[in-house]
Amino acid sequence: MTPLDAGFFARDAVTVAKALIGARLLVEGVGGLVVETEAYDRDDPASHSFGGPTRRNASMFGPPGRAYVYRIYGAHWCLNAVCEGEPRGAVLIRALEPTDGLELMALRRGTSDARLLCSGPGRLCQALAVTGAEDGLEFDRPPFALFAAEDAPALAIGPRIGISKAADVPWRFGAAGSRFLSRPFPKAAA
DNA sequence: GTATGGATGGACT
DNA sequence: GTCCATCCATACT
Repeated sequence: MTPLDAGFFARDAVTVAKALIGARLLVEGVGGLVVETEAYDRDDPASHSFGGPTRRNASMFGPPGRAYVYRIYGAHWCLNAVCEGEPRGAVLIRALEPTDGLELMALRRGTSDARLLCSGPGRLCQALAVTGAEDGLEFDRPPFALFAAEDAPALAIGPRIGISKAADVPWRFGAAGSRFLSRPFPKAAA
C-alpha cells in the first residue's frame, strides 16, 4: 500500500475528493475504504472557509493535508481533509466500507450491521472515534493512516447532501454501486 | 420501501 | 435567537 502524504492534498478539493475514493483510511488501525466524499472548494458559499477564519474553522486556514473536524447539530462530528486553495478547500469524508477493526466499530456504534457502521459522516466519526481531539492533525501521521486506492472504482457523481447553499453543484463523489454509501446517487455509475 | 420530525449543543450574528 | 456538511425512531404507503 502506498501512503498518501501532504502532497496528495496540495490540489483543489474536487480533484482530491475524486482521488480519495477507494483510498484506505485508518484511525488507530480502525477504518476502511473511502466510498463517499464531498468537495468544498475555494469561493464555495457552502464551505466553512467561505466566511473567513473563526474559532471553529481554524484548521481550514492552515496547511493542506490536515484534518478539519467539527461538531454538527450538537451531537455529531464530521471529518474533513484540508486541501489547497485560497481560501482553503476541504473534502468531507462521508462514508467508508469497513475493513479493519469491525468489532471495535460495532461496539462504538452499538450495532453489528456493517452497513450502519460508517455510512455517513457522523457515523464514521463515531465508529473511528474521531472527535475534536483530532482536529488539525496530519493525515500522514498517527493516529491517522491513509493509503492510495489500489483499484480506482468507477465514480458516481451527484449533488451534495444536507446543504442549502450551492446545493446544485455536483461535488459529491462515490464508489459506484457500493453498498456502504450514506445515500444512493441519483443516477447510475459513470 | 419512503417520509417526517425531534434531539442536540456549539458557533456565530 | 438562529443556523446548521446529521442521525434515529416512528409512522405511514
